[in-house]
Amino acid sequence: MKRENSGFNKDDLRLTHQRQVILDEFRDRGVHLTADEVYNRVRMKAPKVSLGTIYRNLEILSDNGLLHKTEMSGHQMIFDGNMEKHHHFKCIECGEIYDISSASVKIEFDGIERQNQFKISDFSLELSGVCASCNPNSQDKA
Amino acid sequence: MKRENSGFNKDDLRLTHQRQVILDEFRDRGVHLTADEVYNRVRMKAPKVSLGTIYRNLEILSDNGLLHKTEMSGHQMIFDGNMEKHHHFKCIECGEIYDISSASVKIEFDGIERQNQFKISDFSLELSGVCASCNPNSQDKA
DNA sequence: GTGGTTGCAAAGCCTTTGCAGCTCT
DNA sequence: AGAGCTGCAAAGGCTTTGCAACCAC
Repeated sequence: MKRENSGFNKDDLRLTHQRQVILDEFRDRGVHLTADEVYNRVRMKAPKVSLGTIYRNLEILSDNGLLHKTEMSGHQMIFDGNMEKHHHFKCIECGEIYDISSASVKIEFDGIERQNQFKISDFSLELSGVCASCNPNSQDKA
Repeated sequence: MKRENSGFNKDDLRLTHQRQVILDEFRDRGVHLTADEVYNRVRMKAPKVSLGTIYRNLEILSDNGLLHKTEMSGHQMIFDGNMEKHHHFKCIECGEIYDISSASVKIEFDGIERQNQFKISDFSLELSGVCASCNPNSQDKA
């Protein structure tokens, strides 16, 4: 007897009002939020929510595959609702974070495994530069 | 009138005893240390040093190109003395951090720039897996 | 009913900072 | 001499946690 809505189907994981509101904020997959940003947004719909609850839930929800948690250098932890493997690009002008699908990055490190006898099982990539909106040479996107 | 030793040649940057001791800890380029690890090591040679001084100097020394500062996910800041562009590999078994020269990684993201009209100016890569010492299938390195 | 969850507040961890005295040049 | 640096201690930013009341199932 499991629930269907929003992928909430873990045993012993309750769909509380606070969690529903939190998940709602990540419905748009392009959104990247810090814990305190989530807190401020959730407070509009659930004024009595506490920061502790936000932190606990962001943790629990990412542990259960409903949110994605990342550390970006020089930042607080950020969360997003894009559950596909992806990387992040951060615009050094506006600070906006964009998702980069894993598929669009070609990376080779066979040499490293052979040379060092490492067994590489994962990697994370953080890109930075100027986004289209901030790039004066860009034709579109005001 | 500039000094030659250890690359200490910035104007208005003094080679204090504390800084010498700190830099000594990074003479071995393979070493990666957190601020408190540096603190504990430096205290052996300069018992009265304070953590604040360690933090201040690690910051100053990396600003001046004498040390390299990196953030690794799930970690405190780490520092190393390898000033060539490099990435890090972290062993998920023993926690050891290894340098990966930038040259040994082939990465392509032209597609990303074209598709999104991003101008990528930098990137950092963090690898993880099992190192030779922890890999039972590895022939050498006990 | 009851075990997971919440709000509150305190604590924790890492890092930064203000300040008066000290030191390198 | 004087700008830069140090030790000390306090504070700051982000995150975690203990606890009693509460709520979803």
